[in-house]
Amino acid sequence: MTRWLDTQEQQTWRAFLSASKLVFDELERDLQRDTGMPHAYYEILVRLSETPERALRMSALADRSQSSRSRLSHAVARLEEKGWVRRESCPEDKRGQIARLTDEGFAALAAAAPLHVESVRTRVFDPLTAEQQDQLRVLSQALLNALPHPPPTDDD
Amino acid sequence: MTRWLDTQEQQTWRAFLSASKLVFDELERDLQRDTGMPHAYYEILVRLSETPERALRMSALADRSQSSRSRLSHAVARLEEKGWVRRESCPEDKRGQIARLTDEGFAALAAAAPLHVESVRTRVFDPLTAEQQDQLRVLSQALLNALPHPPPTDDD
DNA sequence: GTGTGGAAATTGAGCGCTCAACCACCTAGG
DNA sequence: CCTAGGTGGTTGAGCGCTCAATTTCCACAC
Repeated sequence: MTRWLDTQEQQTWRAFLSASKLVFDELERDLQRDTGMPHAYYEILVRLSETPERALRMSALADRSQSSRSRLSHAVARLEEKGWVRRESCPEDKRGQIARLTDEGFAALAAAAPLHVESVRTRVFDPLTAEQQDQLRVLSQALLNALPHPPPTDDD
Repeated sequence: MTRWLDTQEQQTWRAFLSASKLVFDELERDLQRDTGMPHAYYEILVRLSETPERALRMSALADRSQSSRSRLSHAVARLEEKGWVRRESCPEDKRGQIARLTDEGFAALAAAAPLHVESVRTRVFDPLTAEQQDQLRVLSQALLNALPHPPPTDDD
């Protein structure tokens, strides 16, 4: 009863799997080399920097950075050691914690961003035609919508 | 001088990033739940099963499963503990090691495959039109060809 | 032979992630 | 009140991966 993949589908799946894996590996390596920061941490700094106060409740930050709460806790602990994020207790909910981007954190992000964007351009956009870029966007959104809990779409 | 992403490009990049990450996370979770095996291990078993002798030199296996040698060493060590793979010394090169899929390993793979394929279908193919599937294949191959060392394309 | 440079594979430390357990606190029902 | 269940967040163990050695062996030069 298994709906096996035919030859064409196998090629599609394999190509997608390899391309994604290798592209993200490259980006991760670039970022690690240039900034000593894994992409997940970069993501966190980006999310914080996008808010007016450069601060977010842990749970909100977890949602926006597509991270589990556990992962975020560990990550923010590391980022705090580096001095890039500070934890503050939340006034209206004593269980809550607020993660705030420090000036050093913002500076680290500002230094990392151009290098990372250049990587993304080289690995993802330059190899694709304008039409393929459109296709990639539409198709990715279709994949997102099919997930159990389709997340809201936004930007980097 | 940074070639920043415009709004459209940011949406594309974000969608691709999220979709890939979330889809692969789902697949990983499905596989882990159904078989107790991470996808990287599944990949190794698949590669071995595809050869006539169900055996490969470590380096060849590393190439085909897009793994570093170090990662493969660790992984095969684990798979050997599970009794799914056996290491043999290589007759014509005393440095070499041959990884051979055991009958238990083949059985584990045979049990895992239908579940995994169903996951892939649900998460990747079902949400896409036939046209989008074609686009995904072509576009993924374009990304692969743009990588430093474009790997040969094949199937799952 | 005897080195010498490189390839095959392994190892161990360090790190990030997952999963399950846990603590602190909020909130609704009685 | 107060207590039962749920939410916010953290913690620790276990695991897989990376990176930089390290070891063993091949292959080629002299």
